[in-house]
Amino acid sequence: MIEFKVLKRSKKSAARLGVLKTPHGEVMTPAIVPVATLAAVKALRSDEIAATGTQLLISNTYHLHLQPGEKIVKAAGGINKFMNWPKPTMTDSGGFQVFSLGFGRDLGVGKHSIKYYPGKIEQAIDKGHQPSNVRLTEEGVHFRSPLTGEELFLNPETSIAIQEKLGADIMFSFDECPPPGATHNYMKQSLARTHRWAKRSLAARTSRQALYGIVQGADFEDLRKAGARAITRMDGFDGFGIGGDIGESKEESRKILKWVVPLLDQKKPRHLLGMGHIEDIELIIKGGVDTFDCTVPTHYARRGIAFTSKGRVDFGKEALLKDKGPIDASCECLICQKYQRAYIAHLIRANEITGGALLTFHNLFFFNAYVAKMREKIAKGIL
RNA sequence: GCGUCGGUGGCAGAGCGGUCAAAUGCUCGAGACUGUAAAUCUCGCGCCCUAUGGGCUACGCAGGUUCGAAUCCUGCCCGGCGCA
Repeated sequence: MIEFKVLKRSKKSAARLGVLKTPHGEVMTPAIVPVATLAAVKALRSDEIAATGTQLLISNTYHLHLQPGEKIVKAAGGINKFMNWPKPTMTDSGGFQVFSLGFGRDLGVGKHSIKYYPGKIEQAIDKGHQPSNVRLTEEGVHFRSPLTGEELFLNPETSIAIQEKLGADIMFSFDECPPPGATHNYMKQSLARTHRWAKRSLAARTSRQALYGIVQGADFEDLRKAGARAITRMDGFDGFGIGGDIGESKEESRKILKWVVPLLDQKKPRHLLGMGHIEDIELIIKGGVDTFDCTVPTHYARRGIAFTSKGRVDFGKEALLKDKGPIDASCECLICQKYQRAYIAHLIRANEITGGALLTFHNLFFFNAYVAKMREKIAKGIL
């Protein structure tokens, strides 16, 4: 079980300072949650992850079920022991894969944008089309593994059963993450189903692990509010996930949080699913979010992108080969103390995995430090 | 020296009379990425323009054959291999 304590509420925004107590230790919130999909923050050892200031990780039900299978993880002593990560963990339910392996994959779009295919998703959905590799029914979701073609069925009951075997401190209810651009009509039905699945997720729980219910509703005010009320009313959830399409613009994201956050049980923690670009973090925290996960720092690092106090730096660029300075002069991470940009640029350009590892470390440190500053600001009453 | 095989865009390497500014891979350049199918994907990569079209220069060098040559012929230069 978890325990959440709000230490301070901002008077200037919905931001709050808190402590999330879990069986594996405490998390100072707001906190960023790096993504360890396959029980690994790609390129880093667990002691390195901790050294970046990371307090909490999120792994994935779908991926760990396919590989190596939850039984293996359980036999290894649960996800913490399995990956030698002594700190708190979450597992996502697989609901996101309904989107990412479904419409997302079909149309090549991300959750936040449909700009490349305007209208296509609406049309597909209105015609009742199913994405080509995912079939949704009331009972659950049939997936086809993009790697092996293997079929997989996930529903609230199986997702919770898998998550209980994985043994993270916090689980998420199985939801449908609908595609961006979904029509109101589609969303309304999807939302109702996600709520039925939320109840089934609650009923399926047999462990003492915490379980968060996920609020959907896309960018429709009535649906977001209905979602927030419905999940709050279910009483039994230990916290909330805010998921799905969180708006194409910062302004919309802000609006969505404003609709949802006030309607949630204020004593429980709120987690924003899949959003956390460095420039989003302030609005996320001001919007009242306690924890949020995002693949950006780790994902971009392996693409050669470093986040710095002066913006993004692309280490694939030839010019950096002559730069003897650190990634970020104002960063206190180990990499910035010891390594030249020139070397990291060389590693990235030469496709050496060490380059991705160094940037992953720096990016995570940078994001964590940024969020730590936000906590300070809340404590001082200036955020 | 003789014989033989070969010299193609930044590299490797297809093409072997027209549909070739030249396959493919790599490199290089630009872009994308927010609950990770992701050390990935997309686009560009001779020069110029009044640019979903047109012009120019190109396949070692110089000639030639042909309506037409990266593709055939001759000579030269360069490289690999074999024999002296």
